[in-house]
Amino acid sequence: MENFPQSPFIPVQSGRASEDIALNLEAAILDGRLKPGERLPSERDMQVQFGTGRGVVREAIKILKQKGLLEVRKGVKGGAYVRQLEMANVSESLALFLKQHPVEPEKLIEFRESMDRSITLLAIARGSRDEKAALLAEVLRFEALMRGADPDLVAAGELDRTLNLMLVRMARSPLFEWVMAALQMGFSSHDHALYENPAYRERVAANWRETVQAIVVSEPMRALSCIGQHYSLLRECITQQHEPVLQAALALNSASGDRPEGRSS
Amino acid sequence: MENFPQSPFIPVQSGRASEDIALNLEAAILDGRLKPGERLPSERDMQVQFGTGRGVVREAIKILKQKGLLEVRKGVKGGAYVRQLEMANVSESLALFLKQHPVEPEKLIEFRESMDRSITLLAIARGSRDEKAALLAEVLRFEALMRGADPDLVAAGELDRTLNLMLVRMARSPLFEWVMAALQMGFSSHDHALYENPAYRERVAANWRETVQAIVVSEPMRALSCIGQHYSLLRECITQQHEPVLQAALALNSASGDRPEGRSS
DNA sequence: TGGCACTAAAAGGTAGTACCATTTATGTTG
DNA sequence: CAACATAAATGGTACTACCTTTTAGTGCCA
Repeated sequence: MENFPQSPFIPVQSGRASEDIALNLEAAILDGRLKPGERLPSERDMQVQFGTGRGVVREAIKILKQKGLLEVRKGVKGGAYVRQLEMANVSESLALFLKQHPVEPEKLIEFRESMDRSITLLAIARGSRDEKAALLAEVLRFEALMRGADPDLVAAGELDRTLNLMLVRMARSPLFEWVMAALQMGFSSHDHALYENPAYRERVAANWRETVQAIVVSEPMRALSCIGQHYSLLRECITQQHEPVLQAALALNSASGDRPEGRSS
Repeated sequence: MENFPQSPFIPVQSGRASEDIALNLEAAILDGRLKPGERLPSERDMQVQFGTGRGVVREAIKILKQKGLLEVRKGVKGGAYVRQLEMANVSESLALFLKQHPVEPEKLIEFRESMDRSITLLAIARGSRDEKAALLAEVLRFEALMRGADPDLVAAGELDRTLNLMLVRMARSPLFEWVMAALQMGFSSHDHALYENPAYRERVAANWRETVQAIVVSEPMRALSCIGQHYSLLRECITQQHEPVLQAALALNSASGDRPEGRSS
């Protein structure tokens, strides 16, 4: 755990005027002195307000723009506008991290399965009747699509994501929603594999339908069972893809032990 | 869901030389053409290599520095060095987001409880005997500390985080580890409340010990039961803190319905 | 009067230069 | 040999000039 130092000392000195200004503005935004939609002074104005060169101001703005806190427009009426942060900013950050720290598919799957179970239970308990009906309608469309001879895989992926989204929305938990959104890219590659393979397509679609049906009639145990099946299929498909080497690994998977694993950081 | 556009079109034109260069360098880093620890050319060199002004190069570097991909040092042998991304970067990004999008304590608790259950099951299955012994030793220290008349709350928080860290490490799942780390700051405030209140201190410590004991002897059901107790205590403590208003809200909590909730976006 | 074209002004974007500050290596001197 | 001084590389800052984009006028012409 990176042990956030809470910044007891401000890093002081060094070259940082731009970071300083950035933090300054960031603070102003976070405690509401600058509200979303508001416009900051022009670079040339800030340049004099901060008593500094324009380049420094520009760098500060670039930093906050990168963080997703500012949006910059050119022309008259242009300038830096305060923005609401979007989950996409966090997702992007995480995606970058995951590119440098690849995760074994099995780890991804087991994490997602855990999330999925909780989400499903919440969705059953909290989803409205309308939402459940809509979910069912969507999954039927999905199944129909997958039954076709040569299904549109792009549309399939789209629909699959929509289904997941509807489900997580029904759970009424922004945290689950955000975490799922943030990890989406990590998932999609595997899911794609699942739909590319004709041997799995229909089974997965049917499984989705069964899951949703269980949700609609509020049978949590049956829903969980379906989810187990889903991830069982996914594991099977993934390991088939990745040559026998990984299959052996999977077989050994239950024989746990003291394996110390590579740590991050 | 922000529906990551996969950037099918590069945003083309507009003012972007710096973003361009930044993306350029980022790509080079991500596909390994630039490895962590390596040094980029000096700003003045890149200025000519990219056929642009130095300010643009500096802005690009600032962007990547903000992303956590670069580290910049001054002086001879200074320059921009490629860095391994750390989870702290993602956590920071998420923390920022959470400041703009506060989450109800109950949502945080229910998410954490879900994670905790999975982590515990994994830890029981995968933790080594040594790890379990170490965990037990630590939790005994913790309980001893909490039994004291005037326990050091800072140390307590520290120990609590250590325990959680040890537990999640035993789960052998970087994803769980990262998500817990990323949400740590969100947790800590509530946990602190739990330890500040003398009425809960000892009970929570005892509950921690029971949980660990269940883990050590590999009794998952008992461990889960303990976890339920833990979060039950936490909920009780939080709602007591937040005046009767929230208590009423909690009481209503099980009566679900069609409440459409504020979306993020 | 309505619409279209041109212009002006306000912003951000880029280029370039000069100089400051920091860090490291190297050389010089007691 | 060690302490100190100096030089060189490199990021940090300031300033200035000019380009490009965007918006708002402004005025001409049909």
